[in-house]
Amino acid sequence: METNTAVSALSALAQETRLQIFKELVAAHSMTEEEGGLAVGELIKRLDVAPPTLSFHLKELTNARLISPRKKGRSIIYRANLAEMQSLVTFLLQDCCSGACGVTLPVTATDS
Amino acid sequence: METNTAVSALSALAQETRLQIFKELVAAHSMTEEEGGLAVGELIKRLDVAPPTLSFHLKELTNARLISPRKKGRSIIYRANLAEMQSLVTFLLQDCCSGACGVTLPVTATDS
DNA sequence: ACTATAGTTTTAGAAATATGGAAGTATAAT
DNA sequence: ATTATACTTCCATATTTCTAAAACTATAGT
Repeated sequence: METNTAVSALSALAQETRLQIFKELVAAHSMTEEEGGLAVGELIKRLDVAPPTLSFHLKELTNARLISPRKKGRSIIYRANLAEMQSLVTFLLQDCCSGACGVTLPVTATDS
Repeated sequence: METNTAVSALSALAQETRLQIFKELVAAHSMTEEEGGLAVGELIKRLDVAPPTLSFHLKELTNARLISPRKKGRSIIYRANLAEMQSLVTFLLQDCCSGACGVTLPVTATDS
């Protein structure tokens, strides 16, 4: 992962509401592409933010490739992109820990 | 690590110059407390930023506990706090990866 | 004591982010 | 066709973050 990509991912996660969104989506994650994730309406209920605000944050996370949307009826279901998170963690371990963080490096990503 | 602490750490790293600073400090790291790290002047040379700007970013990283200063003559030497980085990575793996990122969890930190 | 060096703090302006009302788009239900 | 639902985009405002010149502090050298 390039430094610029890392900065984008870190920026996306460096905000209370967005980190909460991401955590919710990770909790609701399914390895199967077509399952799991949460609709915007469900996130609004859980996080207590105005629709335009949530929409703004969802866009930020989407731009950072940390989540992705899929349409289902008139809902839009967002799903966590764990592969991107894994890339970020790998970057942090390789570039920002110099092997001194006592963590075993990840295997190659298999899930999008 | 609490969510708020994670947001602080992520915010500190979510900026080009600060991420560079941190990377330099990690590269110059020594496990021995009194060794390693870089003086502000050295960072200025490497990163090409105005002194007040660098000072500002160093303060941000310090507030997030990701680095810490020690005085040496009239220089101030900053050192990476790898334990905090490890905590952040652990948080990301536990709370934001739901065990699906194929990474072995870290052992307990030993270095400050 | 004076001067230079190394860095910080203050301060002010510029730029980027965050928030939410109002209006718009698309699908579903009647 | 009309209405309701689910969400987004547009817009204006508020807040936060970034940058660097100017002024300050502390240590070192002469």
